[in-house]
Amino acid sequence: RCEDAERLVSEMRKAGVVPDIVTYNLLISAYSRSERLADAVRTYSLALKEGLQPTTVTFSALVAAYAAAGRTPEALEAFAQLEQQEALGLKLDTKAYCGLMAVYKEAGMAEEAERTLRRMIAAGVPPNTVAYSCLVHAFGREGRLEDATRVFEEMLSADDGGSCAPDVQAFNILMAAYGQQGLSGHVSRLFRSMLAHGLAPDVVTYNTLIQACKQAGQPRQAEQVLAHMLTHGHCRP
RNA sequence: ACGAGUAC
Repeated sequence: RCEDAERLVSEMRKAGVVPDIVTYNLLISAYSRSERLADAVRTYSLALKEGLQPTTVTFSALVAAYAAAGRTPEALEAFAQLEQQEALGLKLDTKAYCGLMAVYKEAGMAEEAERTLRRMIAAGVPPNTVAYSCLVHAFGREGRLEDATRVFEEMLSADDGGSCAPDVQAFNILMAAYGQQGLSGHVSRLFRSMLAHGLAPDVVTYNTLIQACKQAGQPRQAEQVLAHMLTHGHCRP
C-alpha cells in the first residue's frame, strides 16, 4: 500500500500535478504505519527540499513514525521542532499533544505524560478522551493503578459536555491494567460500570475480561464471560 | 482532504 501511494504520486508528477504538503503527510503516515521509518524521514526531507511548509500534521506524523520505531529521543526532538514552529504560526493541537503523550507512554514515562496533559490544558488546548486514555494507559503500564484510576475518575467527573468521558476503549484500557495485576474483581466491577454508562462492550472488552480471568487463574469465570458475549454481546468472538 | 489512545 506504500508502493501504491508511491506509484500514484509519481503518476501525479507525470501528469503535471504538484504534490502538496498533504500529499507528503499522507506518505509519511503510510510509511509510519508500515514501520518504514527511514522512508518516512526521507519523505519529510523531500517535502522540505520542495520548499513546502510543514504543518502540525507533518510533525505529528513524524513523531508517530519515530515512536512506532521505538526512537523516543528522535520523537521528542520532532515534537520540539513543532514547538519551535509555534513562533512561525503552527498550532499545537489536541492530537499533537496526544502524540507526545503516546511517546511518553511507550517509553514508560507516565509522569511526563501527565505533565504534558496538564501543560496542554494550561495552554488552552482542550483535552479529550484520547488524551486522558493515553495517560490512564501510561500509568497502567507501569502498574500504577491508583494513578490510572485517579485519572480515569477525572474523566468521569469532567464537566465539559462529554468530550473527556470514558468510551469503550478507555474502559478497556483500565480493565487491562487491573487484569494484568490479577485483580479480576476490579475488572468485573469496571465491566459493570461500563454497562451502567450505556456503553456496549466490544470484542476487545471480552478478550480483556478473559485475559484477566486467565491472569487470576479463574477458568470458570472465563467461560461465563464467553457466555455473556454470546448472549448479550453485540460482537462475535 | 492528511496526524493521536485499547486485548491476544
